[in-house]
Amino acid sequence: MIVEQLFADVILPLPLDYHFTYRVPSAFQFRIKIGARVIVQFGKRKFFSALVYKLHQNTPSGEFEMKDIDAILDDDPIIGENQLKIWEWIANYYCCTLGEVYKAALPTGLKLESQTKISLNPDAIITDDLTDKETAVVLLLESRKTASIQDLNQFLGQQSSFAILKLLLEKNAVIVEEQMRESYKPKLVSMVRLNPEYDSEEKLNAMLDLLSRKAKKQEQLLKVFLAETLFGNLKLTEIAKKDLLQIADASDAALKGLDEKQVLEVFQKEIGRIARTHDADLLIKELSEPQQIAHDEILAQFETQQTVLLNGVTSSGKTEIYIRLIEEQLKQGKQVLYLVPEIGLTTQIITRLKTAFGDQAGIYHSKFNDAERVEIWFNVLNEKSGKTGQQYQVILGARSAIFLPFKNLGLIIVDEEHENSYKQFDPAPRYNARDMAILMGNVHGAKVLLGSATPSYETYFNARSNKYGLVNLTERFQGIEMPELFPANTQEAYKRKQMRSVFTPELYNEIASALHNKEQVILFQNRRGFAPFVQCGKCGWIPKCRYCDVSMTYHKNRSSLICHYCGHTTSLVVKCKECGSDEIKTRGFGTEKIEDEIKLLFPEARVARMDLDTTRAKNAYEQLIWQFETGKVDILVGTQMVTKGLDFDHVRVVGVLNADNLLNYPDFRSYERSYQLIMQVSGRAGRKNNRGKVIVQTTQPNHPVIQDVISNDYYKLFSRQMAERKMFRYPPYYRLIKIVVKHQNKERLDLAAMNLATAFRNIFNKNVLGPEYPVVARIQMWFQKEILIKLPRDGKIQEAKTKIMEIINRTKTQPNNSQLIIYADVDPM
DNA sequence: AGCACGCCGACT
DNA sequence: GTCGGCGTGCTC
Repeated sequence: MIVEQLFADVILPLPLDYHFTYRVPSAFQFRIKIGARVIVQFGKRKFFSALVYKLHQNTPSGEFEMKDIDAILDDDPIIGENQLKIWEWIANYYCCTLGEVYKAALPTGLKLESQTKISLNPDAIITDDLTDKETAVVLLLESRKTASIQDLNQFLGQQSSFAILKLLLEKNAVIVEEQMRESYKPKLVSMVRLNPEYDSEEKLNAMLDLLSRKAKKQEQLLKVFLAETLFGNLKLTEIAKKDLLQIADASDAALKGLDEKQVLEVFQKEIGRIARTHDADLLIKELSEPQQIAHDEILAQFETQQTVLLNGVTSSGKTEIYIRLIEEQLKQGKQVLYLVPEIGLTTQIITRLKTAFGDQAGIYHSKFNDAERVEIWFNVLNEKSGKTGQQYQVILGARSAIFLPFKNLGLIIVDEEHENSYKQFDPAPRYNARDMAILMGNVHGAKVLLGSATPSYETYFNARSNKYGLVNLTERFQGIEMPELFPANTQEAYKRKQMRSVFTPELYNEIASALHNKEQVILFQNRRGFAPFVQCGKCGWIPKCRYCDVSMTYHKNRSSLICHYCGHTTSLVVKCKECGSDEIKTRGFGTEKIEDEIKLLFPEARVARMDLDTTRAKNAYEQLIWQFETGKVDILVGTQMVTKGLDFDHVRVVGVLNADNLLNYPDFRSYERSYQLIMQVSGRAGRKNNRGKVIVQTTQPNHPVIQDVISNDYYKLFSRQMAERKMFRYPPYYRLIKIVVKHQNKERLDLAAMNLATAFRNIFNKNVLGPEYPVVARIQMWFQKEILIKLPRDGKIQEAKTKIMEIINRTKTQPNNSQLIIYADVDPM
């Protein structure tokens, strides 16, 4: 059959705004598919794995020499139509290119690039059916271990070696770095099950009887096996060999004996990489009455609303409701996406989900290694033909999980929807996964459930104006009371000289009494390190970072000054660089100092600190939580981390060391955030039959936010803030677009930012703020300015964005601006 | 984003 | 005489 020349428009993993058209060689005409990856040459020497975006027969206009598609990587699309639609939407809405979305969406294992390292497959059985060229490549690799595609081109003296590479890959002779990740090895585990012959108790008893005379060890092992499986609580049919031998304290030989007698069978089973606990749908708990009511209400609202907000106080057991809803979706054969903030992806929730749904639940997280992420990608993609046979119907993931190639999504849960880690700051696409979840709901026809104890004002506004449904859950689980909150006036205490280091008498006494009663304490301070800065007591000089416009934070355990923006470290200054005085004093305090002071004031208490510095190591975070949970630690000092979704049973006192830090942050959302943060740490306090106490230290105990926190009046603060936001044209009444401009040269930055702002003002007049320096004006030698544009919600947003991007692109191409970085952050947080 | 090409200053 | 700095333009 003669077919006209076919062209493919592809998406390249680059921040380029245009698409590029390649010729489809006739051999590929029937194999190429939209949504599949192909290898293309781009420029003189670069190769990329691009994504087929469009197939057509229109010869592109313009003077350029078209190139051919080099190879097809996927015979079936790796993303579907729905995904492509979402990608387009994201690129449009967040003012970035499809290439940038492509880059963010795929796990790295699926982004083969020309830098790819090729090496010999160590397990290869090199057959002699290799061509001369192929043999040459094998010999080359034998001599130098790895080579790049360019190396192969050079070595073979040809333009592109993809054809050869592909053949060698098919013959399993070589491996490619990414390829290695792509073709993950399924994980196998030895399992033990009973030979079906022994299907009755009589036969089993006869065998046990026989063994008791001839092989005591084997008898013992078989008994343990039966107790752990068929006769156990969970009525399992099989058990991991490792577990069985450990529980029975038996040897491999005993098992081998039973295997040979054909009583037990040892077999290999493929399992997912994420360990599961038990096989038991039974572990889905009964809902309490308030939970059941909320659950039913959610379902009722889903009848008319696509999105519903579940506003449930901390410890009200929102997770139980989610699990019930997931279960119902699975019964209908639908997929569920369960989004949690970056930091909320703890063992607690993973275990919970694995227990309830076993192999049907998969975890997708940017910290997971690539094999796992690629595995999950294909698992979700090939709903019916999964290699392992087990299907992830529920995906628990952080924000990047929205890019998974779902086909049959029934429900998306966004837990802690107010969390700002749903928003990606850098690089583009600067998307908000919560908002994308709602978009996905539209595209897939799925329901979206947003959950929070302190909803973001945007969401709450939408719920109150009936754009979303709203379900309230005001009772804490098991009747635990909400904690009592008290402000403690630090200024007063200072005046009266009652402060004990950083503690007001109120907080000090509560800590002492909690320790006395063997109860736990959480102390929250939003600053890591020992002191946010040090200062000369004589002349007031403060050491600053060489590369950023911030003071250096003093870290006592490392006896150094560290910049929290670029990591630049210097040793602690002992002499003032201005006046030579040695009166260097620490100012303010961070988590490290609190930890120190606790050790001094309560030497008998066991303290642990949880912040970025103590949780960097793998599993350190989990370790700390575990230690606190199991009572090995009395006082936990930490930053934001201690406020997030952890449920501890024995915390009676929570101290917020300095609420002023939060309240005085220069941002229109600072009150909203302060309320959320304080409420969230507070939620950690309280246990059965013992009401928790929260002490909030502040210089402004009468501050309206503090008062609202104390009276637990979310709505009061919300409505006051709404009035302000309306008046000053902030979200949710207006949309924000933040234009960030960076340059290493201050003068050039000032000039460019000024010109940009003028151009914006010509269009948007008074709705343009800035340019202004952000809190930190220079980071890693790059000076920064920001321009804020407020856009009315009048449906002309797309138009406005187009104009904004035009101005940005024009500015970028102006002379002397090549070193200028400009980007738009839509809906900044 | 990279990378090649091109145009002006201090060097073997 | 050239090496290399950045500033500019291009990639199907």
